Amino acid sequence: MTLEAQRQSVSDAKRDGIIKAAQALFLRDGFAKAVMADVARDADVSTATLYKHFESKEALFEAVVRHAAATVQDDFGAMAPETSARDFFFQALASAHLVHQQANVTALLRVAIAEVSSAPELARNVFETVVCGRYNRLQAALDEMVRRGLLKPHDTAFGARIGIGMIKELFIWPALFVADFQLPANALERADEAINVYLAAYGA
Amino acid sequence: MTLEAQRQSVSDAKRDGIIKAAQALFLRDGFAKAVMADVARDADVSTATLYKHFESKEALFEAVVRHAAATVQDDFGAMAPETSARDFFFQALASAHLVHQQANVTALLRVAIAEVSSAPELARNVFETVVCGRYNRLQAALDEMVRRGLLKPHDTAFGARIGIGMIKELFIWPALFVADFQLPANALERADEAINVYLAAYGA
Amino acid sequence: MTLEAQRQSVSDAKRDGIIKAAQALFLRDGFAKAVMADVARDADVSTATLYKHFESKEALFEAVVRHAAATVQDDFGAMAPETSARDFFFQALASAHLVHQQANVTALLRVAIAEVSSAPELARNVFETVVCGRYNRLQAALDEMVRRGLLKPHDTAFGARIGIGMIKELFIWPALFVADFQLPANALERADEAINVYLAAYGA
Amino acid sequence: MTLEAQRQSVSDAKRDGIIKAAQALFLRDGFAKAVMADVARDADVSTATLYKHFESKEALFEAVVRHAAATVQDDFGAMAPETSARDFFFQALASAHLVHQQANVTALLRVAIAEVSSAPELARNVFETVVCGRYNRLQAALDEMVRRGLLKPHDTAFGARIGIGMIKELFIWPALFVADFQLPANALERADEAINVYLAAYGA
DNA sequence: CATGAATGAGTATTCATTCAT
DNA sequence: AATGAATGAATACTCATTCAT
Repeated sequence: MTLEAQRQSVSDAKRDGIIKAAQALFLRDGFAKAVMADVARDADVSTATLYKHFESKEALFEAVVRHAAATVQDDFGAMAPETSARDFFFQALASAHLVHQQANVTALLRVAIAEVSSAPELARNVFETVVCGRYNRLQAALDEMVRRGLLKPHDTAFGARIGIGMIKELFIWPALFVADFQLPANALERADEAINVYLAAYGA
Repeated sequence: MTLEAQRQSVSDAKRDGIIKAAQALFLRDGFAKAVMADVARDADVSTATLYKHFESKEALFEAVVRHAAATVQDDFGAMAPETSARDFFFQALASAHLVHQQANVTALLRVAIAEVSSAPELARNVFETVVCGRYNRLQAALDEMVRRGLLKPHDTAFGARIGIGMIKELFIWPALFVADFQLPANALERADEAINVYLAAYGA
Repeated sequence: MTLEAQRQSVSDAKRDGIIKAAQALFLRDGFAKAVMADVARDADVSTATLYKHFESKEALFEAVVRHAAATVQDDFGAMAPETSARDFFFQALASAHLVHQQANVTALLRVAIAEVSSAPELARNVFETVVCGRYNRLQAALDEMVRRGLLKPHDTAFGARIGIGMIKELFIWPALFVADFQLPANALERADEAINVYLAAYGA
Repeated sequence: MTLEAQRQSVSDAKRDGIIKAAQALFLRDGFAKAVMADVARDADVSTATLYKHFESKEALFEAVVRHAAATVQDDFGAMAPETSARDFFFQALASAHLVHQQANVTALLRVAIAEVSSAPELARNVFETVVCGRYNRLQAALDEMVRRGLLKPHDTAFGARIGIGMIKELFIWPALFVADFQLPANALERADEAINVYLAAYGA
C-alpha cells in the first residue's frame, strides 16, 4: 500500500509537472503552435509518459485550461463591516487585479477564445468558470452591500455585469489585444469615475 | 489599354475572391489551421495564383483582417435633431448590432486575439481600427448630444468607453466564447437599463 | 523583305539578350537554381517570348553553354619569329589567362561539370570545345616551335596535355573550388619553374 | 547501459545507412535534384527519422561530403627501400588510381564543384581535404626520395603540384566531364612519359 | 511503468510551362 | 509576335502519436 501510494504520488507529481509545462507553452504559443515534444522536454518526461497521462493534445489542453480556470478564484474578499461602498469597490478591484495578473488570466482568455471553433465546450467552460464566476462573486458582494444599506435595492445580477463591463473595457479588453499592455497612469481616477457612475445609478 | 484594364479587373476580381474565401476559412479555422490549398480551391484559383496575389499565408491573413476591419464602419448614425438621448442610444445600438453581425466582427475579434503572440501588430491594428474606431464614433455622438443639451457636459471619451463596456459585457463578451450565442429574450430591457445607468450619471 | 529582315534582327537581338541574361544566371546559380522567370525579367521579355525562342530550360541552358564555349578562343597567338621558347610560353600564358577571365571560363567549366549526369553530351561538348580546343591550339604552337628548332622533336599532342596540366593545377584547379581564388603573389615564378620542367624534357 | 548502448548502435547503423543512401543519390543527381524522400526510402527509414539525424538537406549533404572526403586516403604507400624513382611513381599511381575509383572521387569532386556558389565552405573543404591532402602525401614521398638520393634536391611542394597536374590532366580531368570515361589503352605509356618529364627536371 | 526512436500524413511554397488576349 | 496571368505538380520539413525494449 505504501509502495502504491508512493507510486501514486510520483505519478501525480509528474502529472502536475506536465500541466505546468503545458500551461506555459499553451499560454505562450496557443494550442496549434505548442508542440507536444516541447511539453515533454520541459516537464522532464518522455513523450510516451506524456501520453500515458493525457491521451491526446486536446485532452492535455483541456486539462490545462480547466486547471487554470480553477485556479482563478479572485474572491472579492469579505467586506469589513464598516466599509463604504466606494472603499469596497476599490478593495475588490485591487484584489481582482492581483489575481488576474498572477493567474495569467488574460492569456487564458486568449487561448479559450482562440479555440472556440475547435473546442467549443472548452471555451464555454472557461467562460462559465472564470467569467461567470466573477459575476457571481461580485453579485454576492453587491447583495451584501444592499443588505447593509450601502446600495439601493436593485438587480444585482445585472449590476455585477455592467460593473464588470465598465472595468473590463478600461483595463482588460485592451490587454486582450496588446500583449504588453500596461495600466495607464490615471487608472485609479478612471476606476473612481466608473464607480461614480455605478453609485449614481445604484448608490444608497 | 483596354486589355490592360480588363486584365486588371480580372485580377482584382480574383483578389477579391481570394480574400472572401480566405476570410471564411480564417474566421472558421483560425490562422494556424486554415490551409492555403483550401483557400485556393474555394476561390477557384491555383495555389500559384494565390501566391501571385499574396506572398505568404501571413500576408493573406493580414489582408483579410484589414479588409474585414475596413468593412466595419458601424456609424452610430446622424442623430435626428429631435432625438432624445434614450432614443439615440437605442438607434445606435441597433445600428451597431446590425453591422456587427453582417461583418462577422465577433469572429474577427477572435482571430485577432488568437494571433496576439504570433502577430502582435496585427492584433493591435484590429484593436485600434475596430475597437477604438467605435470609441471615437460614439464619442462624437456624445459630444453632439452634450451640445444639444441632452447630456450633461462630461468626459465623453471616458463615457464612450464605459458605455460600450456595459453593452459589450452583455451582448458581445459572451458571444466571444460561445459561437452560437443568441441575444437573450430580455435584451431590450437590459439595454434599456444600461442606458438608465448612463443617464443617471450623465443625463441632463 | 525589309520588314521581314527588320523583324528578324529584332528577334535575333531578343535572342541574344536572352542568352546574355541566361548566361549570367546560369553561371551564377547553376542550372537547377536558375529561374526562367528571372531570365525573362533580366532579358526584358515575357516568359512566353522566352519559350518562343527556346523550347525548354534545358534547351536554353545548352544554347548558353554552346555560346559561351564558342566565345572561348584563347588563341595562343601568332609567335613572333624571333621569340624564344620561354618567351612564347609566357605570352601564351598571359593571353590564355586574359581570355580565361574575360569569358568566365571557370564558371563555365563548373556548370558543365555540375550537369555531367543530367546533360552528358553538353558537358562532353564543353570539354571538347573548350578544353580540347586549347590542347589543339597549344599543340600547333609547339609544332611550330619544333619546326623552328626551339624545341626538340617530341610528341607535341602529349606535350600540350602535360604542359597545360601543370599550369592548370597551379592556377585553374584551385579556382574551380574557390570562387574568389586569387593568383598567388609568386605566380610568375611558379609559371617560370613549370616552363623549366617542360624545357628540361623537351627544350632544344 | 546495455539498452542505451544497443540503441546507440542501432542509431549509428541508421546514420550510416542514411549517409550511404544519400551519397549514392547526391553523387548521381547532385545536391539540387536529389530528393530527401528518396534518401529516406533508400535508407529504409522515414523522413522524420532522416531529419532526426540530419537537421536539413544541407547538413546531410555536408555529412556525406565529409564522409567521402575522409574515406579518401590514397596513401602513396611506404616505399620499399630499394625502389627506384620510376618504380615508386608507378606504385603511387596504381595506388591512387585504385582509391580514386573505389571512393568515387570524381563524382565527389563534381558535386563539390557544382556547389561552389551555394556552399563555398563545403567546396573549399573538399579541396583542402582531398586535393591538398594528395599534395601533402606526395610531397612527403618526394622528400623521402630526395633523402635517398633518388631525386635531386628541389622544391618538392611545387613538384608534387605539377606532378599531380600532369597525371590529372591525362586521367582525371577528362573523367570530370565524361561520366563513363575509360582509361585509354596507352595509359601506361603516357604515365611513363609523364614520369620521364619529371625525372628530366628533377631526377638525380 | 518509463523510455525515446520511429513513423507517415500533412502543408507552405516554388517554378517550368501554357494559353487567352 | 508578344504578353503575363494561370497552372499544378513537386518537395523540404514538422509533429502528434505509437511501439519495441
